[in-house]
Amino acid sequence: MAARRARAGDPTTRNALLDAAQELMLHEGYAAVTTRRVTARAGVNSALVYYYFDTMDGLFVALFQRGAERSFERLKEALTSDQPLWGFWELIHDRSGSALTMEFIALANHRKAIRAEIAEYSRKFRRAQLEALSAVMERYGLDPDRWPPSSVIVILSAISRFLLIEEAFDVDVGHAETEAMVEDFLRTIEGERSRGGRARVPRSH
Amino acid sequence: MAARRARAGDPTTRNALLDAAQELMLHEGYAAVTTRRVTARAGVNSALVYYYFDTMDGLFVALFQRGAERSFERLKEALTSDQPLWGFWELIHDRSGSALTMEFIALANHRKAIRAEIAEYSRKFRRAQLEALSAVMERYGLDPDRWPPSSVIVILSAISRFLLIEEAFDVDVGHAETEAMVEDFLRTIEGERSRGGRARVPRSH
DNA sequence: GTCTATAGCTGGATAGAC
DNA sequence: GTCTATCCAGCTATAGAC
Repeated sequence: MAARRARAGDPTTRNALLDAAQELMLHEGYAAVTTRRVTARAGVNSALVYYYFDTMDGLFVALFQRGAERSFERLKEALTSDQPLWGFWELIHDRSGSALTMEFIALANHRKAIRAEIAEYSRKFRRAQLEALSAVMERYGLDPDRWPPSSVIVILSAISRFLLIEEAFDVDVGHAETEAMVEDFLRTIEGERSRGGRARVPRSH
Repeated sequence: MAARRARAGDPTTRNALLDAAQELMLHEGYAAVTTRRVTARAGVNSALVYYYFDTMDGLFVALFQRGAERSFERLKEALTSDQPLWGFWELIHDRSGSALTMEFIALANHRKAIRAEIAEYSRKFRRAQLEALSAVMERYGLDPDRWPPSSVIVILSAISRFLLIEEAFDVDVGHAETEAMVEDFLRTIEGERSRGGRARVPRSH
């Protein structure tokens, strides 16, 4: 990892740049995140990106890290709630949170710095998930030979992400049935979802 | 859909351009697929991209369609083989085939023409899968309330793609257990995989 | 910290000769 | 069909004034 300036600078401007980059990435894709467009949206001079982040890569990495830290907090909350499995499922199946993630995955295809960052955080997340949910599933008396916790985590994550990706293409054959299967599974081992679970945001068409 | 020239031209040159674009996309990501680099690799003049495909979008769409048609042939083969479920799983879990697909999905984030093309083909594929595998599962006596064919298809597809994406980031926690679960499932309803199934290409590290 | 100005590059696309 | 030559836009990044 090369030395990075990590300039303190004015946190207001720095955050404005990150916010602008995030909005652009979310609504127009990472390709829209250019020096000029980010700074225009943030209302500051275009040279400031390089003052705060050294390079565009630096901006992307900082943005990813900021999001990852926030997500990690939410993960810990979900995993220590009354219904950790339901909490986990709702967290990963949240549209607004995963759209950015998917954009970063696409970006990682041709940005090595991003790739390394995502890999590192993915392992950290998976470790936390595995640790917490293994204990939970043991407590529920789930047979670990039939349902290895790591597989449960992988399969839930896989289903969630796949459905969200397909939705983005307006493909939804089999989605309702699959979500129903997942929810049946969760109900069977963790009971009915109690109130207080975050409501899913309905899809706008 | 705007009128496209769809020029006949010299199929040799046309194919050389598509081959060059595919190689670049696979090995360096779609961002490497530029007029100049494609034509340099194909060994032809840079203006020829526009003669054959009108725009870069046209080149991408043509490349996607060529691949989709080939994939569709392989899908039909798999679905009409002795072990359609095993065939289906091995087809979607094939590394070489899915790498390009994932690159196209990333590309679709900011190329509308590609997005439309992928959506159309996805539905066509899903329809064919659903039709063939519904019949197969009914023949196997699988309870459609417990295992809706559309869900089985979605879940297998989801797992496959998720594992391949994570592998690209060198994350593989829980992968072996999950693949084992899938294969157990396939064995239970379709029996041991018979010889003649295409061998998985081992991963190079 | 924030600005102006600009260097240096790479890309998509076209006109027109052969 | 294939080429040369070229236009123009947009990008990253830097130097240096304020």
